[in-house]
Order: sequence, then structure tokens, then C-alpha cells
Amino acid sequence: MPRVHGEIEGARAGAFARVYALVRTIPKGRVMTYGQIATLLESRLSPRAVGWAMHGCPSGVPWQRVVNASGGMSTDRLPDVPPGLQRALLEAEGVAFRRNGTIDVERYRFHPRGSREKRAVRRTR
DNA sequence: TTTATGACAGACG
DNA sequence: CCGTCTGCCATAA
Repeated sequence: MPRVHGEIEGARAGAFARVYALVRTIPKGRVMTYGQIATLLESRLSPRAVGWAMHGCPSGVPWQRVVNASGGMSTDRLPDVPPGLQRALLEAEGVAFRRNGTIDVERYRFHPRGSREKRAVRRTR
């Protein structure tokens, strides 16, 4: 249990647990974006909230399969995560990287059964 | 209760 | 393609 920002036990029992549960369903070699996860969850979390949830990600959750919308690894700038680790883990699962260090999100995106993926998180404008 | 801050995302310039 | 700004929601202090 990585207690990153204090204790977040309460959070794990709530919306965060839904995030972890969903991430666990991502098959090997496939990925989901923070925004996609936020949209799929009924609680309609914001992408930021999903990222916050992942910050306290419990062991056993394939966190490497969660990438940002641009296909980049958001974990690279984290002080407690070795740079390149996420990439290495994904490559080990067969995910190909472009020269700029990103992946083709649409190619590897995992669409859960019955996913609606309505665009709720696009309110800017 | 208020304020600040994120493993984000989309719009703009 | 890249930097900047804004909206988002849950947490922490």
C-alpha cells in the first residue's frame, strides 16, 4: 500500500475503488486514457480526479496501461517512478512506441463491453 | 469552509 | 508541434 499523500483509505472505498477496478480490466497490451476512464465511470469523475486516484494506486493494478490522451507517459515526471519504466512495461506487452516516445492511442485503446464513452468531459466552450 | 494542487484534456495562438 | 489558459473533481491543509 503506497501511502502517497497521507492516508486515503476512505477514498479507496469510494470513487477511487471504481477507478482501480476498471483499470484492472484492461487487457495486456491495451491501454485506456485518464479521460476515457473518467467518462466511463458513472460517477463521472474528471480526468484530474482519475490521475489523483492513480497516484495512490494499490499494488496489483496495471497502472502502466493508463496513458494520457496524447499517448504519452504521464509518470515520467514523477519523482518516485523511474523514468522509462512505464514504457518498458508496455513494450514488454507488445505496445509499439513512436520516435517521440508516444504510442498510437486509438490503436491500443481498450473499449470495455457496453462502453458508451460519451463526451462529457469536453465542456471547454 | 476556503484555497491550492494534481499520473488530465481540449481550445487557442 | 509547442506553450499557455481554462474547466474539471477529489483531497489536503
